[in-house]
Amino acid sequence: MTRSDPNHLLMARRLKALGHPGRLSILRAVVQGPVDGTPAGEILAQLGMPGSTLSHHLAALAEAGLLVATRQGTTIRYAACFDHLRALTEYLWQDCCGGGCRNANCL
Amino acid sequence: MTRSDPNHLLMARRLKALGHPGRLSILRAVVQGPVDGTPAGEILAQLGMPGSTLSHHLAALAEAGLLVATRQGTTIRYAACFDHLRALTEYLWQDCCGGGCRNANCL
DNA sequence: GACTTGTTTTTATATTTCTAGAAATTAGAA
DNA sequence: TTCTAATTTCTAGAAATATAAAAACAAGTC
Repeated sequence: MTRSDPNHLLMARRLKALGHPGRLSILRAVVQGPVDGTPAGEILAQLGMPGSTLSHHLAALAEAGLLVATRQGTTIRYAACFDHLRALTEYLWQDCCGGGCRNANCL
Repeated sequence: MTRSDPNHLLMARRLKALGHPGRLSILRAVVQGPVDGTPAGEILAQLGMPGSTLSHHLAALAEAGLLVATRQGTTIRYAACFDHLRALTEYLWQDCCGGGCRNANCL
């Protein structure tokens, strides 16, 4: 409820992770890929950014709980955490229209 | 579609604006306030951050198109742009589950 | 005009983030 | 073991962000 509510902080952290064009593109690529995850190399090929940069962004998304990594030999697959993504959009929706949506503007 | 799609950039910019605990709190306060906007001073009283800091965050949210300011004498009211907020959550939802949601994970 | 209140702009500093080259790691294959 | 491929970590410089005190501004009131 307040500014230091743990869940509030968590959601802000996740929104921040998504608040970058490159990371948002990464998320989209992963979401559109196979359910069991997309290899980092494939994301690399799709988006064409330097490998180290991609790796940092992947780590940021994973640390925020939006992606999860699993190793398969030398390749590492990144899969979307749909439950967290859904929780995030719902939180945002509640914060922005739900609960407080008592006007004609909203929808 | 690509990493430089204008809409994609816009959405990333808005997510970034929300990716800060203070600004997320500000948005919530405004959304829960009157439809015609909440005076900056009232947000200030609710959140208790320095005025200059609040002003910067309000400007950031307004520049991102999430809030709109209207002056009434000496007080300035900030109101939520519900249409933009809705568009943002929808975009996120599409990006994360919509279109690509062909698995059991997603809901 | 002088004063007061509400808010922003200016300014400065500290911190974080972004980016990407280079080196290191991991794991499998020859 | 050596080699190769996939990916990350190290490193560092540039750029952006966060914070807040102080000054400035806007618009009423006396």
